[in-house]
Parts: sequence; C-alpha cells; structure tokens
Amino acid sequence: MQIDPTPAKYATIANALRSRIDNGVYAPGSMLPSEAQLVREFHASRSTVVRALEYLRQLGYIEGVQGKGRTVLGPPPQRSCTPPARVLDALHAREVRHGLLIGAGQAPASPGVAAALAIPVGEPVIARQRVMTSEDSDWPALSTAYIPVVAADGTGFGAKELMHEGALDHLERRRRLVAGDVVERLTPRLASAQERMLLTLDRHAIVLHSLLTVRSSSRQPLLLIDVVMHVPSPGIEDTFSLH
Amino acid sequence: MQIDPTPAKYATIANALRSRIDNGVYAPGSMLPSEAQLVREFHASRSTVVRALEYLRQLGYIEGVQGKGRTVLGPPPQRSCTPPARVLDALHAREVRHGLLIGAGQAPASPGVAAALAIPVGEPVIARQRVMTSEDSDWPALSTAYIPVVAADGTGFGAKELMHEGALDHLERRRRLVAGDVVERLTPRLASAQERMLLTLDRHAIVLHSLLTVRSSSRQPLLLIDVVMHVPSPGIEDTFSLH
DNA sequence: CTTGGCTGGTTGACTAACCAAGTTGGACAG
DNA sequence: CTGTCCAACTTGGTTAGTCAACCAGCCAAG
Repeated sequence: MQIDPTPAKYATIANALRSRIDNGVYAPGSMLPSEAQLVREFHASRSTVVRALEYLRQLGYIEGVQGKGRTVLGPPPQRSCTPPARVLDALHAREVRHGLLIGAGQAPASPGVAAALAIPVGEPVIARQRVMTSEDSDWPALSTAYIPVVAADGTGFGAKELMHEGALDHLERRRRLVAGDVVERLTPRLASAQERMLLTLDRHAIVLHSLLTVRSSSRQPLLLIDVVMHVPSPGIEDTFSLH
Repeated sequence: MQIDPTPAKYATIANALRSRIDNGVYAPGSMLPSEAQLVREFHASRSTVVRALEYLRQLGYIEGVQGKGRTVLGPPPQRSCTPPARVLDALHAREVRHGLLIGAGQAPASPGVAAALAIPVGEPVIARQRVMTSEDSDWPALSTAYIPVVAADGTGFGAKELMHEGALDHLERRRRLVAGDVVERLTPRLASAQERMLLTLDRHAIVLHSLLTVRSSSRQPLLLIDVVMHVPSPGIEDTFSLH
C-alpha cells in the first residue's frame, strides 16, 4: 500500500502563498510578508523560503525590489487563445481560381444568420460562397461569408470577381475596421445534398459545422463565416497545456 | 554614469545552457551535463548551478530524475490555450453517485487505445466508464478512462468503488505524477447503440467523439480519456482573440 | 543464471552563513 | 522647516555543508 509523501517544504510554502494570492488574501499591489516573517511562520530556513518565493516570481505572481520588499502582482493573466488553424484558414483563405467561387449576391438573412449578426430576420445580407481546397484547409470545406448589405458597401463581397485576399483581410482593408475576436460555434451534423455534391461526400457523410462570428473590439458582429468541414479520422487535433 | 552590471552568476549559467538547448547543442532527449561538471565548467558552487537549472526546469527546458540526471526537453512549445471547459470537465469530473459508474476493469488495448497510449495492441489496460451528467458537463456525455495496468498500480481505476476525485487528479495524487499537457482529437460520428441507450439519444443521433491523451511534461502518454458528447444546437462555443 | 551488497555517481531538499545593495524612519544639526 | 546621518530592516546573490534518495555497474555467493 502506497503512503502519500509529504510535499517538499518549499512547495508547501509556495502553494500556501499562491492560494492566498489566488483567493485575494494578498491583494494585487499589496506587500507580501517579509522573508523573516515567512521564516517564522513556516519554520523554515531563509533559503527555503526564498526558493518558494523565486518559484512564484517566475510564475509571475510577485515582484521584488531589493531593500523594499515583494509586491503582489496577482494571478498571472490567462493567456488569450490564438485561433486554431481551421479558424484562421476560414478567415484568411484567398480565392485563387474561378471554379472555387460558387456564388455571390444578396439574400434575406435567415434566423441563424440574423442571430449571429445581431440583425433582424429577413434583413438583406450579402452572401458569398466558395469551396476551400487542400491549399486553404486541412480538409474539404464549404465556406459562406455573410455581411449586412450596409456594411458591405465599398467591399467586393457581392461582386463576381475573385477576392484575392481573405474575407477578413478584405473587410478590414476596405472598411478600415479592426476585428477584435472571433466566436466559433461547432456542431456535428449530416451533410446536406448540396454539401455532399460540392465536397464529393458519401450519402451518409457527417460534417462539422463551424459558425464563425467576427466581432469588433466592442463585440459588435462584423462578419459571419459559415464553414462546413468533412473531417476524416483522426479528426481535429489540439494540444492544451495543463500548467 | 551607469555601468552595466555584471549579470548574476546563476543567470549567466542559465542563459548559457538555455542557448545551447535552443541551438541544438544539447538535443531533446539527451542528458545534460551533471551538476558536478557544470560546477567545474562555470566555477560556481553547486547551489548556484542548481539555481540556474531550477530556473530552466520551471521554464520547461529540462527535467530531472533523482539519482539519474537531467534530461533535455528542448525549447518549451509555444504556450497553447487553457483547455476549454469540455476538456477540463472530462479530466476532473468526480464520481458522485453509483448509478453513473458503468464499469471498471481490465481489457486488452484496442488499436486506437494502444496508439493513443503508445503501447502495443492487446496490452492489458484498465478501462473505467461512466456517464457524465449536467453536474459534470454542459451536455450528456459518456467518458471512458484507459490506463495501462502497470501504470494503474496503486490507483483506484480498476476498483468498483467510486472515485471521489477526477481521473487526472486521482492519477496525479496516487502516482505522484504531474501532467504536462493534453492532446484532444475531435471527430463527429453517428452514436453507437450503447451510446444512444446510455445517453438517451434518438435513433440517428450524431455525437462528437473527443479522444483526450494526457501526457507528462516529457510527452509520455499517461492517461487516455475517450468522451462521447451529444452536443445540441448552438453547439460548442469558443472565443478567440484576433490580436 | 539470479540475487544481494557495495561503490561511485547522480539529483532533491534543507540549513547555515556571509557579503552586497537597497529602503525607511527617526534623530539631530543648521 | 530641510538636509544629513545612521540603525534597522529589506531583498539579491553566493558559498559550504549535510542528509536523503535514487541509478548503474561490478562482484561475490548461492
């Protein structure tokens, strides 16, 4: 039977202090107790205390000034996520051959499109549909960009000419906008007949449907890209750090 | 007139070693010189050398085994995202009611399980299956944890008793391991008959299959969790920053 | 052949001590 | 009141030492 080991003293000290910072006991901007105080509290040598503090410093929880003391910085900010490749592909894929552009033109916004763009159902939008190839994406995909007509003014979204830059690149350049983030909603479903035909899929093919809402920094929807991907085994792979 | 200060000795050592790792002088997988060797090379005390090594360890460049030496891991990979909620749920969901544990016991590793755990097909693994409820997860899900029998020694994975902590928490505590990252492979497919029954799904229900490989900091697979989720509209939502 | 003990090496953790460099507050003089 | 000095306190860096726990190789005994 395995006996649980006692954690190392420096780890105990580091974790205790870290918890206090995470829980707000030591607020950001406040001074941490001095080394001498911590030596007394944790019955450890100074070197052991310093080792724990160094660990927290490297994690970004605290910052020390010689002669003055250590300041609490707070829990290190959560890194914001870079979009995975499939999202970036959809935002930036250029139209390089005429055969890939299925169509472009005005249509009334469906309920789904209206909800994603925060506009009334039926409001006119420009829809632009294209096939994404292995040059654009890891898997065969069908991509439809939607943008409200008023917002498409001055852009080439409704034109029959190829857009030699990605949809987001084009919008940002033509409308002098800066996108802030993108929200992806991912659902699995059966491929429609049109999708099967355009992507050369089997009768019962299952696809991943990704609805990408590009927003401004104030969260206003700017552009919607509806992507349908046929993802073969071993599927979409992502790696996440656990510390 | 400010004269540039001589960098601290430990910083000089850490930066020298870090450069050698970045430049491939010490290749990933190789052994770093011993502390005694570095003491001689850099004319420093052992504690000073250890301080430099500890800094690199925390950055993720190296990993040490007591009595054996330190292994070069290589430059740390670009920090990836915090795992999304569905992944964290699967890693940390506790078993709180007996009805949710479907079964636990030994089985030979299927090709998929073997590949994910980097073990031979047919090698005995412990499989533990449970239903995840709305307390655990945003959607109904079926979760099966797989761990090689030898690695399950000293854990409760094969037992019929409930595990009152998450699978990863349990493994880390019982085996004194620290997980480094988790790789997710996501595919859409039709639900199997068992999945439909256990998750109360329709005849043609489509599910998302998420295969999670938990790895150590040296990328060795530790634990596999196979999750099948029924994701209703509007699907899995994620937000990504664009700057 | 296997097993156990020994040796030399390895890292992990902890303590003690020293020196350096800086901050802060109080006391004192002008 | 302002400026200077000094003591007490602070963190930064380094060395030396000890004990514990482990690995790998070697050799002897069964």
